Amino acid sequence: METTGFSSPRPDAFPAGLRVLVVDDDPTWLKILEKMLKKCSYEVTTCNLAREALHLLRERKDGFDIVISDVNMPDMDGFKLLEHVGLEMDLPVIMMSVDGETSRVMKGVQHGACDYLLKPIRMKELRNIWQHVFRKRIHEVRDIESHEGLEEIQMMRNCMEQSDDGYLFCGADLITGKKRKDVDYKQDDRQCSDPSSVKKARVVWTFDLHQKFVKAVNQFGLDKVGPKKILDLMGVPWLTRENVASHLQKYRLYLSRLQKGNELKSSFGGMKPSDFSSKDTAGNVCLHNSSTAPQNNVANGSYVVCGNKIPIKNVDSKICGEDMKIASVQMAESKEELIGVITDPQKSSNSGTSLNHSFGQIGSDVRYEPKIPAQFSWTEVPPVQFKQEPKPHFQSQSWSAEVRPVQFKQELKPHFQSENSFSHLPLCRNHIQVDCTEPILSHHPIPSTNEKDKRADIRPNCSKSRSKGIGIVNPVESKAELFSVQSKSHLPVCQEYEPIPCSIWNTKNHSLEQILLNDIDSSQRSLILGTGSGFRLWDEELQGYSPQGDFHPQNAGFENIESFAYSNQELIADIPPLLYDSWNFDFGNPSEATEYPVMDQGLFIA
DNA sequence: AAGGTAATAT
DNA sequence: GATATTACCT
Repeated sequence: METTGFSSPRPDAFPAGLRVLVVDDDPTWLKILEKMLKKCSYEVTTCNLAREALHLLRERKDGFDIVISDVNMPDMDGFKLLEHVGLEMDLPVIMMSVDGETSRVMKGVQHGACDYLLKPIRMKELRNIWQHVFRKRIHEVRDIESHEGLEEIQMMRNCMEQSDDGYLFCGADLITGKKRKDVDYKQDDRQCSDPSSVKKARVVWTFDLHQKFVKAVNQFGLDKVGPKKILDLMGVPWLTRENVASHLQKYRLYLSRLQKGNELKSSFGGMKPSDFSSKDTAGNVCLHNSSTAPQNNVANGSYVVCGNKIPIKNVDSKICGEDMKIASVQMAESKEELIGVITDPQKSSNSGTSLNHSFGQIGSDVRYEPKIPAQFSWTEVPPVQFKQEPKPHFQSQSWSAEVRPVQFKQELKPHFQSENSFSHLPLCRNHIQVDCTEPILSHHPIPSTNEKDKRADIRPNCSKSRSKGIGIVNPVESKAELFSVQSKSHLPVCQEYEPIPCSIWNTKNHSLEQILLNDIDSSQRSLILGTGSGFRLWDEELQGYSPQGDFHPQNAGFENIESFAYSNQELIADIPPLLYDSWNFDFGNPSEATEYPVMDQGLFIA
């Protein structure tokens, strides 16, 4: 669908590259706006005179997508400019001024302003200005495909709003709507003919969203909390109480199952702590390996959506959905198995207990507490999120969740679709970091010698090459740097910020549950393998791509993470001290498997 | 109106 | 078969 494409130089990067003309007589504001807009990865042209702006606009017809103009300008009234632009170029114009006097705003709107912003203007407002461009395009083709455009804009808005960074990384499919037509053709036929019958958006509970949810729940306590409270606390505007209620229901159900599972296990004799523990160098019994395991599974698996069997080209949303479910289900099961192991209910019911403790704490005292404390808090922040956190943390600003109108099921899915068995993170750059760090974190502690052979058998599907650019991540300057740090040094081929694939567990063949129940040793091996497998891919690829050919996988995690961390102060600043400490701590113990808290991945889809 | 639960849809 | 949505009851 051509409807959305403004003439961005990079149509795949919508709305990056939106060409904005800013008109303001105040150079300071001009500068500020320019900076902000550029941060949105828009292409900015500034102009301090209205006449000059008009001149520019006339000169470069079709050279801009949108105009932002101050109202008060000495040489020409902003409204006048607005009029001219509206008449001559038919570009969306956003007016702005310091005062928000209703009459002025009204005047602006009456003159055809598509928006009226009050100074100081916030990033949030600027991020979304693309919508005006988009809307205009939609109106242009409305006669033909009205509803589609509206839905898409809604979708895009959702996408946008959920990204605090404000970049849209939905990939070309979203813009073109191509996939959607292909895949949801039937539904279109059935329902889309009547725009009013647009089905309610379906919330996909992503990690971030779930994270928010859990935080909210924990503030009240599981038993006292209600959907409304959670909703309010979460502060996700588009989320409805029903959504939350539904999720809460699922969450509670999950916890009760968890409880049951633990009961069952304890009555069966369960798994002894020693089954899971391994000794670290100091001779302390540690959870490390065992806890690493689920995490890896979890971490990697959480991003697994489509199985390996679905070529991306003709992904079937249904199948994909199923696979996603399977994946998350199995992960949930795995977690069930493991939660009892690494969670110390006593502790976790007190906030602030880190799961990153050695087994010494739990040790032989580990109780497979059949009762899960009301405030059962495997996701308790921040300590418990410790290893979990790097993922959401770096992405927390990006995609919290998606709302996808049913008809669009497919388009948004591409985020989660992979044509091979690798997890393919949503195509936003933030995830890249996640994706890269995750396997690395878990990997680095493990000696590489035995790994290769071990890895080989656990990774049945990982030898395939990554899927190529289902949607290309916007290489948005600032934060993309995070990734480019490593991509430059190790992944010249991955310029497009393609997510490094985490290999995943083939959840079907290697259900953690099975592994853990049947053969703990092999589970540990598998875990390691699981971790390593993700890595192996790296390894393979990196070695393949590395011009120097001297890439050392076992160091990569470190290097990358370090460079990643240190190369971005902003990001570091974002990390709660506690977390960051833990993080560092981890680095300080390269020989130990990183410990991850178990977290339910079945409750969110990533 | 809001929460909980269960049926239904996906 | 699991989960999201919806309907319905409290």
